[in-house]
Amino acid sequence: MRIAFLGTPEFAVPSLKMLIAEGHELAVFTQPDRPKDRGHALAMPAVKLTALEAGIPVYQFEKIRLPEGVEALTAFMPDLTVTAAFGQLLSEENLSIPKFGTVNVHGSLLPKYRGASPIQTAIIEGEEETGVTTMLTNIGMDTGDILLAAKTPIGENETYGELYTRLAELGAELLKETIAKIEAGTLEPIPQDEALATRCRPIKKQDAQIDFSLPSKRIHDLVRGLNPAPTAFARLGEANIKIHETRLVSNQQVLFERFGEAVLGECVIASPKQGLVVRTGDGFIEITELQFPGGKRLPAKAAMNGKKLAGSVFEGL
RNA sequence: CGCGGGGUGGAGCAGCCGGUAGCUCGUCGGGCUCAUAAUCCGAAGGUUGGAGGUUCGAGUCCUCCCCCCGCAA
Repeated sequence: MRIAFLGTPEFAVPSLKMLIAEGHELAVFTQPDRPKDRGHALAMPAVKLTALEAGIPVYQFEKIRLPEGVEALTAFMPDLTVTAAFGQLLSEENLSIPKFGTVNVHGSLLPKYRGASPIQTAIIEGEEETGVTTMLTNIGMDTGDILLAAKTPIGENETYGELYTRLAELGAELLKETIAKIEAGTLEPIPQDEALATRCRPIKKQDAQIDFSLPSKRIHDLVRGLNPAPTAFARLGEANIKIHETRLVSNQQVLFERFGEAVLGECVIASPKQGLVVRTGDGFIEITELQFPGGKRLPAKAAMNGKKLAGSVFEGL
């Protein structure tokens, strides 16, 4: 069928590729190219690159709900609109165009984690399970009726980046199934239970700073939930030190005997051989990969060769 | 031509106002040990990112280039 695909980053790519492989007639709408990183180069969204490779027409509007966008979408005359991490709000007008409606692929088990950062937030909140949901888009923020959902466990050391990739793939499969059922007319949309709904907000820089007075598990969840970006960090004097990876330690007992008196945030062990261990609110945590200003990310044991952190204390918030 | 930090033996770093390079780890050899991630002794390994310039002499100053990183977006 004719499908308008609205999506932007990597998360949407597997879904788009699936639609291409299924032979649908496609038009892609994505965010405008943006200046990226240092220098001034404009970068194309991942979805645009994929579309161009496949020879699919690409439209880029600052806001698709403005007349220009509505016009272009209308002109394509889609049977269905699919959105996946598009990054723009749709208008009532946009939604009224396709006869089968608008289906969104969302990276959480709705009604939990509606909003902008469902994958990161699920990890940061210490969830052991998450998934993807397809839903009928309405005007609210991920509030439409649920079509299908697929669950998946979150590994104890799984990072945002890893889960992101898995959910993107899982989302593509679920979208395929969803479209098949739409075509067959066998879907029964289920309204979301508002009582169970939670909302996640975009990650702000402040959210990425580690508070070592928290329990080790909370810190670990924050670090992996922000890996590879935007990356958790800790303040040490004037420097912001990025913390890329941590591990929960099992020998808490021994550490307490040796370093029970340590201040929260103190580096109790910091050596090339034993790595970096920091005192937390309820015990200790091992930092296994970090990054100093101006440097690249390093395994902690390598970083300890040149930096003497033993006894240093990461500042509180 | 958005702002800023950095490129020094395999890795991470030091080297203040210029005088032929040092530390930690690793590597190799050996000792100790039942053994070892532990520890001791010794050794190898660098044209200091590249090209010019200033100087009696540059890792250290100036110019240009390449690469890496952070912020901002």
